[in-house]
Amino acid sequence: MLKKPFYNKPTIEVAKNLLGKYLVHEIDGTKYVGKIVETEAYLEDDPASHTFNGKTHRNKAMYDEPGTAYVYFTYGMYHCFNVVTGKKGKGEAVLIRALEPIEGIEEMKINRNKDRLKDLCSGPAKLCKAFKIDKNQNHVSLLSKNFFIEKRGNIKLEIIETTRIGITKGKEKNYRFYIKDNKFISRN
DNA sequence: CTATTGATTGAT
DNA sequence: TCAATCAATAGG
Repeated sequence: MLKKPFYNKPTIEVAKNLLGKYLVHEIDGTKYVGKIVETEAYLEDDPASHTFNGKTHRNKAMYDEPGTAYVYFTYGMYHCFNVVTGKKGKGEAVLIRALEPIEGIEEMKINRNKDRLKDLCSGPAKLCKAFKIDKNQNHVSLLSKNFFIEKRGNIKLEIIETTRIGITKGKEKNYRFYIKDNKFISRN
């Protein structure tokens, strides 16, 4: 399991380091595992970040200890999952945008009501539904026994850096990262 | 209190 | 390209 020091680093660095790691979530008797293939960084002085205008009821988890989950509800129907980075009080996080399904695939298909592997976790709201991540996981530590991120093996990755998706402000920054040629990313 | 918006998705 | 759908936020 990745420990606190992994998350207590500059947000962009953590966003890149998270690629190729494995998210594990055990809930309702099922173990879900997915390889992180796409992330985005959200900084404190970044117009696209929820914390750009300071602390609010919604974004306060982003100011928690590094390695905490920040989950928010958006567009009236979707959840997105972030990993809090930097020192406590910093207000930065990494959005997990896509996963490659590894374990719990049959349950993911049920949760998503989809059959094709690449439709299960290829988007921030999709992976939340597949992994049963919702507001119950907001403020929950990723150092928990049933909810954590781990390293498996030591594979060198080719990382693509590009602009973030879906934002209206801060579009010029290359804060989106994904594994080159991976077919489980949300889009090119 | 009210109006607008949004780190999305899935269907057309 | 566009509707679905509503909580959080910004503005008064």
